[in-house]
Amino acid sequence: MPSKPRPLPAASLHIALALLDGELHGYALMRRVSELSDGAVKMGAGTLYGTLNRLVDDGLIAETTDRVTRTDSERRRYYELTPDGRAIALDELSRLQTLVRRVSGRLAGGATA
Amino acid sequence: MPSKPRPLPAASLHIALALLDGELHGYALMRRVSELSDGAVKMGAGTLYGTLNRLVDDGLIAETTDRVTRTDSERRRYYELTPDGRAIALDELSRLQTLVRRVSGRLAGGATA
DNA sequence: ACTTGACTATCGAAGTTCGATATATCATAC
DNA sequence: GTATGATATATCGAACTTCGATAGTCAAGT
Repeated sequence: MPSKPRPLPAASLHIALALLDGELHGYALMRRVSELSDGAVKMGAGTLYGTLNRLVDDGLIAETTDRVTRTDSERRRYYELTPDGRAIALDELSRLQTLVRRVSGRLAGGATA
Repeated sequence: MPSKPRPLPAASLHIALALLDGELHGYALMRRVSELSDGAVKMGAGTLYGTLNRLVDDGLIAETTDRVTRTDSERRRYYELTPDGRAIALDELSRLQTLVRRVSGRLAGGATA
């Protein structure tokens, strides 16, 4: 498993955040990422599947194998965060939280670092 | 002034957010971006100056010309958001706010969309 | 039958980021 | 006085990421 750049590139970040909620298959991921930003972020298929493979290689996500619970189409491939991936996703989330808080703080107050 | 991709690429986004607070010169920008994320985001010189030029070309930022107020070194080049740039930066900020709120909401609650 | 949307996948082009390199000024310490 | 390290801008090529088109399968609706 190759390098894990941090901060994650945009697509990886969005996928990781979307998966914090639970496993999803590629296409659903694409939709949820879009949903989470009210349609502002639109990930194309190329980005989606390419990024998914990269994240698997890097050990941040893994394809789930518990087909048992599923009444689904066979085609779908579900992914979930690995423990590593989850830790990184949470890290990124708090980084974004801090960033947003600080920037909007400066806008409103003027002082608050 | 060429295309304005939205969502902004990472470097552009960070620069735009950092400038919401007021004008800054390149090097200071580099430091502030780093500060805002407690050192997690480190923009290299190549990214910084390249992105700065792109943002000027795209009309999101402009070099300030009011040298009057400055007691500064001549070398520094200050940049500020244009009205367009400001609008976009604020948009991106609220997009991030929404994203963070939704993702952490799901983590805590379970229901809240 | 046919069309539409769900779904995964790949490829090349376009765009972005990185890291090294270059250059020059300034402050501090030795 | 001169070495050192931070400030400051700038560029280049390589590496990486994203985009958009293309392709193909399957299920459901009409």
